[in-house]
Amino acid sequence: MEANKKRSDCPLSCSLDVFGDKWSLLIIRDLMFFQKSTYNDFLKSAEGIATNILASRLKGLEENGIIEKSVHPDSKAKILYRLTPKGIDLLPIIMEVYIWSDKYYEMPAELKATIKEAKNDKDKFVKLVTKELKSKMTEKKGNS
Amino acid sequence: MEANKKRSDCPLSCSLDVFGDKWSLLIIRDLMFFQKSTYNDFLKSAEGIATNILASRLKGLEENGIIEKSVHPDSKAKILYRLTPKGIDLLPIIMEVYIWSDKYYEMPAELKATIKEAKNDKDKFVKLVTKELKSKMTEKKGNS
DNA sequence: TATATTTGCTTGCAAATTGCAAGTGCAAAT
DNA sequence: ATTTGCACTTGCAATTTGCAAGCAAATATA
Repeated sequence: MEANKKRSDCPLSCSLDVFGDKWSLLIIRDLMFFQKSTYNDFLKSAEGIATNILASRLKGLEENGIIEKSVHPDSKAKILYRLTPKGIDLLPIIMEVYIWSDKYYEMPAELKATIKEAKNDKDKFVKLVTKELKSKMTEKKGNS
Repeated sequence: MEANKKRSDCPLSCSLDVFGDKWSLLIIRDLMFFQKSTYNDFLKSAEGIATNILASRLKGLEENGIIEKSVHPDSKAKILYRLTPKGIDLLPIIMEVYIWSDKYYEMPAELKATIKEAKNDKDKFVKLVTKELKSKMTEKKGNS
């Protein structure tokens, strides 16, 4: 749980030091596509992340500027996690993973239309979703 | 070291079960961009992968159809690893990681031109590199 | 032809990380 | 006043990682 000494100067290697594990991108996925934004939201995801691992990943993602905490509009007991611009910019990567996956594995029915849309015009899809995410970002401000 | 039970039906989660770790994509990077193709080539990479981890990752990538072994033209003692079409199709993902990285971190000078080329016309870049990789694929055939 | 070296691993073991269950402290609802 | 919800932390066992050494087959060298 300390500062990350990077393994090499390779940008890919450095990026994997940030999100190269089995859980980080799933948290980001939940923030991007499934309107999840609290600790318990992430805990409830289908993959079943352990609570200590979730805490450690959230900490890492925050330290790396991918997500940030803010006060929840509903209650002081809740913490609202959200993507930073740097986190939102991971969208093209995640989109390409979905597209790759669509080519080689089976796709849940509910996702087919979205993937098709993304494949059809990647740039358009990225711009649209980015815009939505950025607008959500500025809805309410407040750092914890 | 057994069959992978997937954590959920999510394509992203399934993809991370295949290459969601700190090492797999680095091996793929070496195959894609740095003309590395043998066990010792991968061992020598800057990040310093441990030999047992390398063996385990190569096995996993092969089981998942990302890479395949073939006989090395130079010697029977050598094994030539190479990307399958499924592995080559990971290029857009890796490219987007590089592009993201370029935006938020520092880029080694030798990579700047390539990234610029990729950013300038992603489709063109993917098609060009894919073509190169596929042509290299069919140079010599031979399963081990 | 005998010996040394290269190549692609495997094995053993300590250290780190993960996963599971239970607990804690504060806020809010009853 | 008490219970419930939320965001974690803690303890511990199981798994994975990292390091060093070893090993068999193929090749290079003397």
